[in-house]
Amino acid sequence: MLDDRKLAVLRAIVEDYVSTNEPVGSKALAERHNLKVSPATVRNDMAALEEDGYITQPHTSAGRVPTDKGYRLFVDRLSQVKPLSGAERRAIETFLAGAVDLDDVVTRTVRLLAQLTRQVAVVQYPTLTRSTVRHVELVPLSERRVMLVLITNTGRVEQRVIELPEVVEDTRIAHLRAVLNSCLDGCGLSSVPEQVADLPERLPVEDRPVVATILSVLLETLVERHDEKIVFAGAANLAGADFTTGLRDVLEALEEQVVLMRLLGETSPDIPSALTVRIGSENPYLHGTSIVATGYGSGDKQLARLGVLGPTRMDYPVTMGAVRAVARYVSQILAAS
Amino acid sequence: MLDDRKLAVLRAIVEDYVSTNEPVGSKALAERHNLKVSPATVRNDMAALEEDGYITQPHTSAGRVPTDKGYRLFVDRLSQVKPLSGAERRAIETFLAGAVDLDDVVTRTVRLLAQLTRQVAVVQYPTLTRSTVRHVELVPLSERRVMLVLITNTGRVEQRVIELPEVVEDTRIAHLRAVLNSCLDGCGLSSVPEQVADLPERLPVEDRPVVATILSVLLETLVERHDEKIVFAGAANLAGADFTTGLRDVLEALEEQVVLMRLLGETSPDIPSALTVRIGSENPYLHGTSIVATGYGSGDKQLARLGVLGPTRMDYPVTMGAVRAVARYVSQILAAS
DNA sequence: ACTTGGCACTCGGGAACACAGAGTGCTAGA
DNA sequence: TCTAGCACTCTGTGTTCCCGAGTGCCAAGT
Repeated sequence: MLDDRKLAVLRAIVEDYVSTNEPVGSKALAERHNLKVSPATVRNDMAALEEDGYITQPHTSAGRVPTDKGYRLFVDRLSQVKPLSGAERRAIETFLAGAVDLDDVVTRTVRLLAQLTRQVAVVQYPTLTRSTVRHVELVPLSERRVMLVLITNTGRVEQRVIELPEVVEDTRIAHLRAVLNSCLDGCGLSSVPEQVADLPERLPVEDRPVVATILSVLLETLVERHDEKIVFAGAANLAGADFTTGLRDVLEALEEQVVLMRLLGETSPDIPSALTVRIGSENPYLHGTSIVATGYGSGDKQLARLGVLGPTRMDYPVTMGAVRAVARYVSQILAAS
Repeated sequence: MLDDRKLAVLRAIVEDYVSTNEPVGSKALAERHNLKVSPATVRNDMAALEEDGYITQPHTSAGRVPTDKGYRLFVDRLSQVKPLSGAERRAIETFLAGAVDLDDVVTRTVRLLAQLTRQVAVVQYPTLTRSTVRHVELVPLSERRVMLVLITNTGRVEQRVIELPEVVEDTRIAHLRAVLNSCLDGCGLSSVPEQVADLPERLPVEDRPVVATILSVLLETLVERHDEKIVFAGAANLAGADFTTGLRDVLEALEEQVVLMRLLGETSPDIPSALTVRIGSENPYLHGTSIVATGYGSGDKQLARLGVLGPTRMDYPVTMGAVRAVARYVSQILAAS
């Protein structure tokens, strides 16, 4: 059904269409890629490919354009991820190495990825739930207010101001801090609730209201940040491209954390570092766009996801190469810090 | 030269053009606004206004369109800021009141402003330099690493990981923390450098290298964040509007912190809470767009700026009302926390 | 059984053209 | 000083026409 030459034709169509953004005809195809066959033969193959739904023509007597199914086949079987050039790799490395804190790492990563791919880059902040507590700090602000600061092993810092139910002097605060730390230090964020469950009972009665207040804020912080923060960059790259779905819709999706989250998708449980590619209508939330994403994180734990979003007509090999490389480098950086 | 009726005509032209986005002709003008005069008279006035450069026609025999100069006159003399409706005020208040920390305040503010004005909203994070130190925290991470956390009275938290030149046990860290706090608590960020200048000399010799390292990071943090973080929202609102300068340029400017900073401009020293309006070419960095901005901050201190960016053809009274109102509310919130 | 050249057909998009309508400037009169 | 009328000038739209790229199919060639 699909012999080698038909696949070669499909590959050529995808490559040409991606680079020219114009429907590609049989003649130009036979010329540019030296297929050693005549345009007529190519036409026959094209008819077969169209029959099978891999390509389509915008209107009668125009060239062919890949369908989503065609891109899918191209990505799965006809292309291989294109590695970055040495210069690019070095640029990534030095650029990311300059980051001073987690915020900075994420910001730099997203910009880098946008610039590298000339698409919209999307990066999810490392999930709290998979990281562990490195330190809990209680800072007295006034008689009845303290600030809770939670520091994780990924360098993330969360803070909340807490109104206490009663006046608490600093020494008691210091004591509570010590208790909290001995209880939570190094424990995974997801196990924090069980760790602190019986904490009030182990403390003197008079401390319990205060502890209860603090704990409720602490737990709230964990839950709240469970659905994670996501940032994007490179929206300017949308200006040139034309989407089947309106530009407005894309921009709106980018500003909706929830939608973005869905777009990035779940890490595949078996191979978390695998590249996920969603093409056009495969993507349920934003038609006419494609997404290349992957998980990243320090060591073997995948902490979050990053990727790029662009028109269906994108250079998949290059984009996939860039996403994979950036994910690796940022994982390194996170592991080191 | 410019009698009352001519001004009324200009006002009518601006209002009509803003609402219809089409060049406005003499006939429609005389009808819609009851000017009590005939179209012919209006035409004479229009000729005069065009002579003076307040309006222009895209081509012969089309209606008139306000020039930047025309908008300027309109904003300065022909319009008054339109206050928000009661429902809108309440919505703002409840929406902002739900914020849990500074990040959240800023995020909510920028979204709110974007939604309210249907333009791109821009909010600068409150400046560190004008705020004061509320607490300095040193958190031991490992033998030779500590995390420096700086908490300001605006609720902002800055953190940095510090590599120490030698192994330092926790009690020494605790002591240093106490020293730093007694030295810096409540002092303005801009006066931190002088406050800590003689600190090493006042400490035992063996502590000096460690202190020097910590202080250098601390000072670096202050300088680095001096040029402030800026966020925006509502880019989707650009999709409809058409700019004389390309959409791409606008999006690029939005992602460039530095440009954005310049766009928001400086707070006028005398009346920091005054609204700044830059119209079209008055804006040196991004032609064809207008900016309505103002300072905000707790109490009488202006901490930062916020505003919106939109096409020159925008509804200035409404936009100005929204910007002013949001600035007031967010100032209140900051003062309270 | 494929491949190739030839040929008629289709359809999109650009150029040429006409035309209606909105808007103007000007002049003469109230 | 305002108004009414009138001739003029454009843009935008709809129509028509034609070119050319590209196709599908058929018959001949290997």
